[in-house]
Amino acid sequence: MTNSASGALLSGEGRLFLTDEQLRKGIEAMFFAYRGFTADPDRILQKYGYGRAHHRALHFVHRSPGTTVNNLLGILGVTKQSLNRVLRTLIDDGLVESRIGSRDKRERHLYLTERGEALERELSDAQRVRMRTAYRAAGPEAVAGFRKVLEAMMAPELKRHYNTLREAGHE
Amino acid sequence: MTNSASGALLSGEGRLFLTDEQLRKGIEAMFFAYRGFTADPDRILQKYGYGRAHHRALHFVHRSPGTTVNNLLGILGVTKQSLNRVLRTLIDDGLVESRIGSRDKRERHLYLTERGEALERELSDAQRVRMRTAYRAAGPEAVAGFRKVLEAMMAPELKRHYNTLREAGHE
DNA sequence: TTGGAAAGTCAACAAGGCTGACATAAAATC
DNA sequence: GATTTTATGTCAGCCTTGTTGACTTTCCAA
Repeated sequence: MTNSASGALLSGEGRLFLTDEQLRKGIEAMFFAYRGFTADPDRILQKYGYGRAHHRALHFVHRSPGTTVNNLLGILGVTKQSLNRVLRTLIDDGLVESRIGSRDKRERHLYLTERGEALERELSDAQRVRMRTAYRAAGPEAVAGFRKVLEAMMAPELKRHYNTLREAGHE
Repeated sequence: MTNSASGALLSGEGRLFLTDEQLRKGIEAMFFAYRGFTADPDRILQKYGYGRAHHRALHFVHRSPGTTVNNLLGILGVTKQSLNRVLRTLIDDGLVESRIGSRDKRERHLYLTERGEALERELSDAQRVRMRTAYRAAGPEAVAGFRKVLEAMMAPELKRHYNTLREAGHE
């Protein structure tokens, strides 16, 4: 049997033997890492009186400029009432612009204004610094594994959204 | 340069070149994976009228039986008032037992009752199934990398708590 | 012995989820 | 052309889970 760094064992048939303890440790790693993952943006958001929900909206509008409200609902997995509240404050504050669709006038297409882009950049800069530091500390093979496990952990419905977003390396 | 599965490049000096797009993809992977990670427990909790906060309390009391409220506060990173509310319902519902400390009577030592253990098991079983499936799909090297990146992403304060919990493979 | 620190509780508030009901406009269908 | 469906927005009200502030009890140390 092969012994990997995580304590997992690989049998002759290539099947992983995972004890409950190893899995619990992974669960706890997700919990604590997610806290680190959101800590920096949370601090910045507080300065402006926004919350995590505003960050998510800014992130995905930046990522898919011109996206519709309905598409955003699918990505974020919240109700339209919940999203609307967040979007309303961002629009009223001049961070997001909502344009009526030209083809289908029922739709609203969402864009970040210059100020919206600025805040998004401030937030994602902080988050990328943390991510880059972690990636460098862990090394390239670890990064590939990290992504692989996370992708396997996604619900198929959500994975579709994840894959649809612009691929790494295009920008 | 070496090209890894995540698109990251390794220079001659062993330093990672990471584009903003690669980092963004990692950020989004964390977001979508965390949703999958919490989906199953959330569904179960709803049956019993509990929320994610109850799950976290159950998890860490199970993990460290006899822990004090203060220790739990440090792990969970919430205010004592917030934790108290959750703990109160769990105690009133007979899932958690709170014993006054014998040495220091201000302290409360927390234990799961039989019913508490049962719910904790139901929740963690579901979460471990998801985790095990993801691990098996990704393979052992990926699992090691996953853990490595997550650990590098934790805030040092939290990492201390993470490391203090019983190590993998002891049980 | 007294003052401060620590643990826990109560009250009140805010963010951000949720459901349900309803309005409007546009598109699609019959 | 009339009807139905779709996309969006809004109002009202609820729940969970965070927050701060004020207070009690207990312990410990100066």
